[in-house]
Amino acid sequence: MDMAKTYEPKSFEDRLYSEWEARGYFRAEVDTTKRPFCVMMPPPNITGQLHMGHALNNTLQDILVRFKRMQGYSAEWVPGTDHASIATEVKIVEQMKEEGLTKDMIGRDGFMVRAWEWKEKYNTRIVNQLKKLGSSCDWSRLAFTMDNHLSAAVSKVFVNLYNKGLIYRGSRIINWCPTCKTALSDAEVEYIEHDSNLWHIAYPTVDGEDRLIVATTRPETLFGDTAVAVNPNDERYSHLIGKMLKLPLTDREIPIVADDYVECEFGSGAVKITPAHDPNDFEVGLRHNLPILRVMNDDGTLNELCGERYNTLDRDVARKIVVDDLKEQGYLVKIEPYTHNTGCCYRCHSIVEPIVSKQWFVSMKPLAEPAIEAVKSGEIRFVPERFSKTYFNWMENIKDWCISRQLWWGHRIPAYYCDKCGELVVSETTPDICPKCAHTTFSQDEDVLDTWFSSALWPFSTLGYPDKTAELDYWYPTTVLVTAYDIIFFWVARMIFSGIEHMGQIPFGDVLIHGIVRDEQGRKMSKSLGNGVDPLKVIEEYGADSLRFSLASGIAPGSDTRYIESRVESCRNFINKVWNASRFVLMNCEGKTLPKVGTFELAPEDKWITCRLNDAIAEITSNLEKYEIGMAAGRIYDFVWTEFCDWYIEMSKSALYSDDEDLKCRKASYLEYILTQILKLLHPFIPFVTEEIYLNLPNHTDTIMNEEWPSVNAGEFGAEHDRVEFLRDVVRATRNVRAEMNVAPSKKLRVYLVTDVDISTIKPIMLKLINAETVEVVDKATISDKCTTVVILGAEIMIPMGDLVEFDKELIRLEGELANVDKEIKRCEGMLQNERFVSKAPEAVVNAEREKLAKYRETQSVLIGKINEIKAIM
RNA sequence: GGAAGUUUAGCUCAGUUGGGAGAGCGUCUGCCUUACAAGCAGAGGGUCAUAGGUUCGAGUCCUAUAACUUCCACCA
Repeated sequence: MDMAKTYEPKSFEDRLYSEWEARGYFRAEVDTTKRPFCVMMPPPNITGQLHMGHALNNTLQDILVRFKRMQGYSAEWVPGTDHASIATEVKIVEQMKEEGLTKDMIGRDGFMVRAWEWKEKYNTRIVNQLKKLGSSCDWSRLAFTMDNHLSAAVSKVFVNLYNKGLIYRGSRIINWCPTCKTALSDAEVEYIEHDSNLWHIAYPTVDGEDRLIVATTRPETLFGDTAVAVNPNDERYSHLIGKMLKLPLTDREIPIVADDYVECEFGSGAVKITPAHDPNDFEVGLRHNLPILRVMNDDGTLNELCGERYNTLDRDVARKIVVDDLKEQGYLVKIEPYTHNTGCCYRCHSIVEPIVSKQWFVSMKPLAEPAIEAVKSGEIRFVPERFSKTYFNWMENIKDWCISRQLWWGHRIPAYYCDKCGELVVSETTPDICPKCAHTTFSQDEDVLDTWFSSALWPFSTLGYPDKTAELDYWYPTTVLVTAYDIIFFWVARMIFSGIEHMGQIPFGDVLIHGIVRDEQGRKMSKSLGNGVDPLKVIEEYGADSLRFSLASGIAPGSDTRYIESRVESCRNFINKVWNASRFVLMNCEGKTLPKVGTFELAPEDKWITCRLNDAIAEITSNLEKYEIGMAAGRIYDFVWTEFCDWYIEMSKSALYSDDEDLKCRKASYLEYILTQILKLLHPFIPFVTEEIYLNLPNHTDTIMNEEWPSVNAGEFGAEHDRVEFLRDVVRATRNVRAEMNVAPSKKLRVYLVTDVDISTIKPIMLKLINAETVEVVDKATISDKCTTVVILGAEIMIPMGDLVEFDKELIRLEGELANVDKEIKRCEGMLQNERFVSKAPEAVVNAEREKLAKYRETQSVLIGKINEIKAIM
């Protein structure tokens, strides 16, 4: 045996992973003799490195995959990474900035070269991090959203949708990020509260006789105003409807229109209408046929329509100057402090500008309907269920999806414009000839697609779509998707409608939603707070298994968890416990010829641990099936530490340290058997250490990864089980006396038992566990020693006090016990005297209470007798 | 404005169909007992947010309230 005295993960984790990988253990095959199980890894962005959220996500997936693999499924876990169009481009641009470069300076081709270099670097890094974690994914199918065949899937899908009329190009109000200089989808905008003002500005009527005061948060967009709207029922302004106003700071005239959209109570009750720069105003503009004046450039500066004084000013600067000018010219009536939400870019956090722009859109309504139905019908199941509400809420109110991005890194839109007549042709490849003018050269659309357009296809593009592959046939729909709740809209929802639309089938049956990993104080981990914890550093210090176990335990589906270092440490301690228990077992197997389990009679404690093991297997298995991973982890932890280490190993020592060689061999063999089962149960959670130990066990030369998951072997061990439970009660009670009476563990006891239980088979163990000189079953009347007494279910334990204990202390102890018993008796009596409890509660529950009461009364009388006895002596 | 979640030991959290409140960490006591001091044996600590209700019985189910968190919407 060559196991170190303490668990040292660094000495084997990397080595084992390389071996697993080299031997192809992670590779799953299309195998119709096995049941398929398939998980698609949510592809990490190639923007940087993995964080705790990834560690959690991948740990959970790996647990499920390893569990299913051991259950005999052909378990395929497809890994991959996401090109993360905008996020990556932002990073690359930042990096270029440090070198004094801009996108324009190096051009599209030059930029793409850089971007692919970036991809190579970070992709490799991420893959290595996943390996460090122990992820057993099938690297032979590693995918990247911009791989050739995944890109082919994107083009195919785009063309299909276009031909069905579900993709269109048009001028709409979209969210524009002036920093990233691209359009964003609604989902990519986050609303953040900002302190601002409501500026009240007077717009005079053309005749100069009246004025209308408007309230706005965006004075600088005044140049794009094409009307002022009031509520048709607002009597204050009804005489003005239809009149013309002079737009301050300009020489333009704009009409006053009436529209229900305006709320009389808010602000002044009059709204300036800027159709090109506000989604609501855009709608009002359509209703009233107003011109759309775009007064802002793509970089957030005002354009020439604003006049020489304001042209090229940044929107923030322009706001100040406009306000100053309005004030100076007497138009500014009031400044009212006002807090409101402003949309910000989810990548660079600059304020998003609603702008009218020509973009590509996906028509969502027809796609959403079947996607809603799939969840309503239960075909797709969210775990926990409540997230389906989140899903419905979004899907049922969905708007068309803006999918074009003015970026370079991504899938270029497969749309071509005839160089001669400008005719649009949507096609997977460059068209040969213009259908309109027969010209033969085309220019491809400059834009790329929203990054989520390609990840929406992930469950089938990674399995070979658009080709009809055996993999798709076998593994699609996939079994379960494991992801955090923050990308339900971005990703989960879009995979669902994409799968249904393009494959004709849902992409996965179950969606396991987990929370996000927060810091010790419950804050979100973020760059700006600098509170992120690097999983690799944790692995370096505690080992991957410790990190995995700490992430997997104490969690409930859908709820957030905190990363707490002391928790990792306690998991490391647990693994060390497993390590040392294994060392103990191995030590005792050494040099012995172990008889095969099944060929010898089991001792009472063997039968007992077998019962406990069976319970544990049943619970762990069913919890894993239900995705209750935290509960499964807690159960195995408890079984290993409490039942196996604290009790079974301790009980086994009397046999192991006896002189009976056969007995010793049998015990070693059974210990080894139980340990093996334990290692299998632990393996999905802590794969490295279980493998390392497993390979050290006698007769195990092959990986534990592909061993069969333990199953429940029902045994009829009732009587032996009870006997061991009795033993435990005696031991506990005796230890209690020692602790309370301050009797050193090294001091041997003599113990008398008054009981009907046959203790012959458990007596040697009992002696060992309570460190007793003798344990005798006696007739109470024959004892002449002055004893301290403990009453447990089924026995009185009497320990001669001699000079071990002091009488006054013993009296206090006994009185304390009596008080407890009295309390219990009261509780029982209360219940049993309640006639409705007796008549309505299940019989078993009532009987149990009756039995307890009888025992407590017995205990009570023993204690009273004892107390009197001691009082008499004192 | 709409929705969801949380509220259990000093801290972080479990508690799956309603039947005597749990774990880890921390605290206190005693132990280097030949697998493990990353350990062993114990102890202490909770009107399960509040108020009602259903029930023989509620941390668990229902209603209301409060505090906190998150998501969605975005009235300028």
